[in-house]
Amino acid sequence: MPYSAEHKARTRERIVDAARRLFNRRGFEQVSIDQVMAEAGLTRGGFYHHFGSKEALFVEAVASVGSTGPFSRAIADGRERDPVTLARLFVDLYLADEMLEHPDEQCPLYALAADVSRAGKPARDAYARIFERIAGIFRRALPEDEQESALAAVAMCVGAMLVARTTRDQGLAAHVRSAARGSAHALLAKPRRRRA
Amino acid sequence: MPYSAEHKARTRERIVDAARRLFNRRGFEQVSIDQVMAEAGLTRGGFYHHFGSKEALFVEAVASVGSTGPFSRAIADGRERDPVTLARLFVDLYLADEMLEHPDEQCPLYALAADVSRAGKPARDAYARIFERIAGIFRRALPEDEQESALAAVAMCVGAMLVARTTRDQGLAAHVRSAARGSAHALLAKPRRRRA
DNA sequence: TGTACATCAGTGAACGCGCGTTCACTGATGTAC
DNA sequence: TGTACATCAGTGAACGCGCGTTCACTGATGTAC
Repeated sequence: MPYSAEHKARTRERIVDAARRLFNRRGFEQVSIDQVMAEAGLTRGGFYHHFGSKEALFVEAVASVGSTGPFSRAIADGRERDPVTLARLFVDLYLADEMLEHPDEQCPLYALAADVSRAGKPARDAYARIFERIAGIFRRALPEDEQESALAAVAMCVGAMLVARTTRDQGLAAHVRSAARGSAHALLAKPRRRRA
Repeated sequence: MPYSAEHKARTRERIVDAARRLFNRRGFEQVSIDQVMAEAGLTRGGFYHHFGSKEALFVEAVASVGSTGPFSRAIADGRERDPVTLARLFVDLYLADEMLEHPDEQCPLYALAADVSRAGKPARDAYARIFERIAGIFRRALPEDEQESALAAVAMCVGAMLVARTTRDQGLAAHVRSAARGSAHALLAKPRRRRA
C-alpha cells in the first residue's frame, strides 16, 4: 500500500476545492478538467483516478459549499445568536460587495443555477440541499404563519446577485442589491400580522 | 439585384427567432450555429452572410425579446390599464406555470443571466434594456418614496424562476413561485407608508 | 537495519468528436436589352 | 414578351482547435523479508 491512507483523500479534496473556485467563477462549461487539475497543482491524466466524470466533480464542487467558504463560517459563527439576527446577518453577507468582488467564493445558488438546471439529479440534489439550508435560516427567523416568506427572501437574494453580475454598472449593481437587502430585512422583520 | 429587397431581412429574422427559442431553452454554449440554422430551415454555411459571429447573434436574440413573445404582448395589452393592475398582472404572468412549461418563451433575465454576465458589452446592454423595461412597469405602480421596491420585485421574480428551473420537484417549484408572487404583490400594493 | 518488491497516484501523449468559422460553389432571382 | 447576364443568398465540405476521456508509463511510497 504505497502512499499514506489519507494522501489520496487530500489530493481529492484539493481538486474539489479548485473546481469549486473555478466553476463559481466561470460556470461548468467554461472550465476544463485541465484547468481544474492545473489549479490543484496536478496534470490532466490523474483526474479519472478520483472522479468518474466531469459532472461527478461538479456535483462534489456544489456540495462542498456546505462545508467551506464564508457562508458556512457565518452559519457556524451565528449558531449562538437569535434566529432573526442571524437571518439578517446572513442577508447582509449574501448581498455584500465582497461576494461580487470575489467570484471564487460566490454562492452556487446563483453562480451555478443555470448549469444545475441542465445537470443530472445528483447535481440538482446537491443544489437543493444548499437551498434548503439557507431557506431554513430564514424560516427560523419567521413566525409560523409566515414561513412562505423564507422562500421569497431566498429568491430575492439569489435574483439580486444574479442581476448584479450581469452589469458592469457598479451603481445599478449596488442599487439592486440594496433594494433586495431592504426588502429582505422587511420580510424577515415582520412579527405576526398581515392577512392569513 | 437578385432576391427581393426584404428577402434577406426576413431570413435574418427567422434566424434570430430560432436563436431566441434555442438560447432560452438551453443557453448560449449548449446551442450550436448548426442547430440554429437547422431550426430556421437553413444550413450552416449561410450564417455568416447575416451575422459576424455567434455572439452577435446572441445579442440580437436577447434584444428581440422586447418585440416578441408573451411579455411584450402583455405590456402592449396592458397599456390602457392602471399601473398597479398592470404590474400585478405582469408578476402573475412572469411566475405562471406556462413560463416553466414553455422554455422557448422564457425571459432572458433568468434564462440567460449567467451567459450575459460572461458576454461582451452589447449583450449586457441588451439585457439591461429588458431589465429596465420590467423595472419601469413596477416603478409606475409604486409611490415616489418606494421606487426602490421595483428593483427588489424584479430580483424576486427572476430569482424565483431561476430556482424553480433547477428542480424537478413540482411542489417546491410551485411553492417558491407562489411565495415570490405573494411577496411581490405585497411590495407593489404598498401605498405610501413605511419609514422614510 | 537494509533491500527487493508490489502498488497505484500521477504523468503526458493520443484519440475522437463537435464546434465556430472559412471558402469555393451553385442556382434562384431581378434587370437590361 | 423573351433571353442573357450579374448578383449574392444559400450550400456543404473542410479547417483548426479545444475538450472529455483513455491509456501505457513511471516513479514515490509502504511492506515483507
